[in-house]
Amino acid sequence: MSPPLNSDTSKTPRYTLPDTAMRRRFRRRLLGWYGKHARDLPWRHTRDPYRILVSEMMLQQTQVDRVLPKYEEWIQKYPSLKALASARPADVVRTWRPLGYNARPRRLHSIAREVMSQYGGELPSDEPTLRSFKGIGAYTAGAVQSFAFGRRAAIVDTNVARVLFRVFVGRGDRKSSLLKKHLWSLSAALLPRRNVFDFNQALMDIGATVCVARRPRCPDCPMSPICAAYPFDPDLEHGS
DNA sequence: CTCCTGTTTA
DNA sequence: TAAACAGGAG
Repeated sequence: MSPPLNSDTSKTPRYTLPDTAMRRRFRRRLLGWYGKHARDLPWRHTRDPYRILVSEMMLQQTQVDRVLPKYEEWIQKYPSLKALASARPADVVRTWRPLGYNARPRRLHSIAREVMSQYGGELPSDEPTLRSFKGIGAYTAGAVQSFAFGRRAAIVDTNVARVLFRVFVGRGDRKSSLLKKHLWSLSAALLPRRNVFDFNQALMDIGATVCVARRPRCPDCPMSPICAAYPFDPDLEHGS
């Protein structure tokens, strides 16, 4: 009996999905934590697809505290897709200031116009159509689907990627394309049937406030008992 | 997959 | 000033 020829010597991680018990523990811990520590953000009080889209496109590039006042101003000035669609491009870009990345307000504006002219003023809810808009990629499509339409859609942004990587992978290469695929699979596998909205918001929240990139606050983290990266050692997560 | 864009950080 | 970042485009 020779040893298995293909026994990888722990060099290549095998990306396996957690079983149902593990998924359940993760969800319970996450939602329990969220019940106590959720941040109160204005875009969590709406299911308006337009408002969700505005907040997500702003948050793609800018931290929450800078987005907050601009989001309010924006919604005042352009309360609906229709209002935005009829605005002049120069005004739209000016209103966006000083958030920067001016391609994004232009894309948001063109989405508004396209939705008015091609989709009867209603933002579509299906993935392929959402992704057909310039400015909506995998992350934003998932966010809009789950936050605005309550669909069971996964999200992976950098916060979520970091959390899932640490809890379920723990160490190794942070930027292989296989890993990225795996994180999307994980995010989808973990999604509860109900509470999709809260679950996805909670995932991002814990990554933004506890499981942060540098000096994660493991003592405050509900995941530490089940976390593959605990106790945290920064040297164990790196590229290549 | 590589490249792109402004912004932020080393 | 170079490199990292973050999500998207091609």
